[in-house]
Amino acid sequence: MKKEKQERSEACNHTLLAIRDTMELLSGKWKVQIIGTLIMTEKLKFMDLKRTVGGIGAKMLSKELQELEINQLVKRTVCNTKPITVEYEITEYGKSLQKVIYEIGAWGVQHRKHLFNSTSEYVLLNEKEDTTGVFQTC
Amino acid sequence: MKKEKQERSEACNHTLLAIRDTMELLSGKWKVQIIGTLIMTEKLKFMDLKRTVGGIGAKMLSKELQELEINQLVKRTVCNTKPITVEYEITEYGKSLQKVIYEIGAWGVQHRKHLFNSTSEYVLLNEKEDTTGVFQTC
DNA sequence: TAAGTTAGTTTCTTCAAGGAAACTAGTTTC
DNA sequence: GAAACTAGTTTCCTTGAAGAAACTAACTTA
Repeated sequence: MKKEKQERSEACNHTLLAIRDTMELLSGKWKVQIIGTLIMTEKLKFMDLKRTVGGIGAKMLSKELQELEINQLVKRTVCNTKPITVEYEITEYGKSLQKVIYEIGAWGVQHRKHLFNSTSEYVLLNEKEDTTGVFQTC
Repeated sequence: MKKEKQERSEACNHTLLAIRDTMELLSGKWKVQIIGTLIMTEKLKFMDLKRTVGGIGAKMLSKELQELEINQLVKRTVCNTKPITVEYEITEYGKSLQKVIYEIGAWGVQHRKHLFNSTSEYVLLNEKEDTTGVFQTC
């Protein structure tokens, strides 16, 4: 009776590991927002990206972008302009995260609705009202 | 020319906020794994859940479950058994995260393949080999 | 009666995530 | 020539996430 419990499905364990992998990559305050922004916009300069994400500091943004670049999710291009600019864009591989990020955004949108419909008092969301539009191109 | 940049789509900002909300709820080492486990199994006792998730300590599990319960994603039921047991299960609302978690798991599975196909050396995954099965019931 | 089960809580500790502000360095505009 | 833009880096600091181990408390089995 003890053995049975331990053997609970291999596929299950594998899925748990896969979830662990993904969350290791995406966890934290900023990565998903950055990737989401880049998927929505394609090509942003450092400062524009900083402004679009909103609230993130230069150090953080720089650090997160380096990690995303190492993981082949984001491509960095230095432009030969007057004051030097750097463009960031999502890679083809990075686009494979589109569905994940879409679902995350969609759930967030419905979650707001859920909270405002039910007797919500205990949970705080990140300022600003309700929306319907999910994941349109900017 | 400066104004234009600021006005980059309202819908875009809303989506970013929605992403922020969701990630605030799901970020961290354990929550997605816990929810994923409960979606796959329906009803687990505290210790079984601890064993299934694997690696999590009692304190963490207890704390995370409380947060998930407060957010109406998980239901806690105390059973009137000999040594008292407590059952945890996903709520109907919690099931609304199924797609999100599925995509996270699916991406993780393909990400392993991606790394083992490409010249991977720099990234470490959480032990154990590749899989195909994603999100089967246990 | 000692050890093992159940479900946690408590304490103590460490490491990393993240933020603020100052700074580099080159160009451009007022 | 001062101020403001570009893209960062560096330093210094705080807080929180997470883990380890011990503990409660009631019941069970050898």
